[in-house]
Amino acid sequence: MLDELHELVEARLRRTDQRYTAGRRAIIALLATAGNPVSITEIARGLPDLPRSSAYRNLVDLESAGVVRRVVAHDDFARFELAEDLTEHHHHLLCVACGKVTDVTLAARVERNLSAAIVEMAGAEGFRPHGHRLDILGLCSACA
Amino acid sequence: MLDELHELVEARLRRTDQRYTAGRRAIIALLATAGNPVSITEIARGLPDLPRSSAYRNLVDLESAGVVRRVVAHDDFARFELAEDLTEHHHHLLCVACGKVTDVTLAARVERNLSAAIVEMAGAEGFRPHGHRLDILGLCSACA
DNA sequence: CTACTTGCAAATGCTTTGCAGGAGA
DNA sequence: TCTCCTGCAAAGCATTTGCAAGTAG
Repeated sequence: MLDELHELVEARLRRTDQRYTAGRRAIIALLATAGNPVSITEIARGLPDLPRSSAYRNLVDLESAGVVRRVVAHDDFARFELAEDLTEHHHHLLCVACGKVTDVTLAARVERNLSAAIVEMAGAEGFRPHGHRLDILGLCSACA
Repeated sequence: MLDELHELVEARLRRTDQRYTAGRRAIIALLATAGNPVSITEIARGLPDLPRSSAYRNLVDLESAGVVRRVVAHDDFARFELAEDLTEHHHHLLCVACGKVTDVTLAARVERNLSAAIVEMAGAEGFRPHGHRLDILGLCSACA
């Protein structure tokens, strides 16, 4: 399961002559286990031996290899998650008070309607949609 | 039309003992005219006599007064727009190449379905939704 | 061996803040 | 006149980068 993921990541990195080093592997493992987008601070806490600068650089590389996606939350911290095609299509609950991000999925029927509406609407604007992100803003159970 | 907006903004600022000064008024007018979220850089260009530090401070105040909303795009620049209840509920086309943001609205039926699905789903997570934002990522007509 | 990576430290650049003077009510 | 606001300049702080040493293949 995790092994397959690692192989896939390695293959995508190879496409641009990038190597799947220990640090990168550790980041991917962390993201895969987290189940939520992870901030740099959390990465630093989870991987104390990985310098921040390396984490940043690795994340840039992983992002450009198409295996990691940057998520913008409501605080000032970048967060990262595995790319959509390595996980399930999902959306985020963003707590406006504490910045916490939780993954959620929408009912398939709603998601289908939404995608169709987006394609139609974007087309009318001459915009080529690659995907969408739906963030639900509010208060998490801890902050409510 | 713009006058009504100014009155409303002034009233909301008064609620927290804030004043509707020339700089703030200029920012609101600019946001109201723009029709798109506006970056600090664009504000600085549009209002050359307003120092950046004042713009930032004003935007913080306007945001906490509930008349302005911060929009996070895909580049490193904060963008701002009028709060939702001063405009129409809408979403954004985000160009991943140039960072351009375009306002769009979804068909009312889709929007209704979506809202209902969100309320239901968030409730199940113990999350209190205040609203949602839907960003459609892709390439604008200029970058395609 | 030849790139690609790493770690440290220094730099970048958007954003925030301290402080003294200015202005709204 | 009492606060709130402004402008400038000086931080703050997440993120990026230069460079020399390390390492994967």
